[in-house]
Amino acid sequence: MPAIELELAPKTKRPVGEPCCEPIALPTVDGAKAARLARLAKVLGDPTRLQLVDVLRSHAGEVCVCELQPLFDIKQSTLSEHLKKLRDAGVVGVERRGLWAYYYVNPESLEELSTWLS
Amino acid sequence: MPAIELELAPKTKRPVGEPCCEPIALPTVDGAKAARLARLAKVLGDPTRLQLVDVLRSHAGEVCVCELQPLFDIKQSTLSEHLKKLRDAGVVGVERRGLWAYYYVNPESLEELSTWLS
DNA sequence: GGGCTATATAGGCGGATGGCGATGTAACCT
DNA sequence: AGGTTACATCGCCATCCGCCTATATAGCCC
Repeated sequence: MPAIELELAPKTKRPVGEPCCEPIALPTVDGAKAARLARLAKVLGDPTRLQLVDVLRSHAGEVCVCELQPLFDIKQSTLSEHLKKLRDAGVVGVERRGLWAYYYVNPESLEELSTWLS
Repeated sequence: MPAIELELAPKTKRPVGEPCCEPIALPTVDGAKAARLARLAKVLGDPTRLQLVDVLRSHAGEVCVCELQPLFDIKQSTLSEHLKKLRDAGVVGVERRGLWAYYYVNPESLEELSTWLS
């Protein structure tokens, strides 16, 4: 991931013989930010995880894993791994109470991506 | 991807002996929409592609591939494959003029995801 | 402690993904 | 036609991903 720091070359092209275009580009996003945004997009890039985030988000409070489980026809371990990925990316948090784990969305975690997209 | 169509169960849990919770859930996003959104997020889930979209977007018009190439230290074939994925997802379009290919972003393609995120 | 429950982790497997070099295609020029 | 350029596609390889089964962890109840 190179830093992008220049201005894009003009669109009028040189004749074929000459070197195509020495590039000059402009960034709104440097490498580090692109990496953060892509990491977030990647974790949302699975339908099950996206729907998990959606359910958690539309449900204002916390949701027990045992309530999430029946919404998806995947095994419990698979669901747990999806939740782990979301946790690792900071998209969701957990609170354990007794036997149960309650998940919730960290809304700030989605902000940077949401802002960049719009 | 099962359809999610019910209401989430109340958060007060049953005593341990009983079956955990018969689930009732609520969707803002059905399976098909989740699949579309996830597909889009997935294609943005690579730092190079995300930065490509960013450069194309911040550049109002069309950008020649030869101008994109030097911004990334990847081989030409790799860049071409990234652009293909973006094309296949409908995120970008191309127009060929002579030897050159000019890429541009389809802003509508990002709308659904952007809306869902915010 | 022993048995049961809810969730997490480990290990394995097949398929997808990202990178590369090599080759293909098509436009341009002489 | 032959040579050159810009871009796309192919074939390969190493890694990653999502899924599973099996097992571990930890809280509750007797």
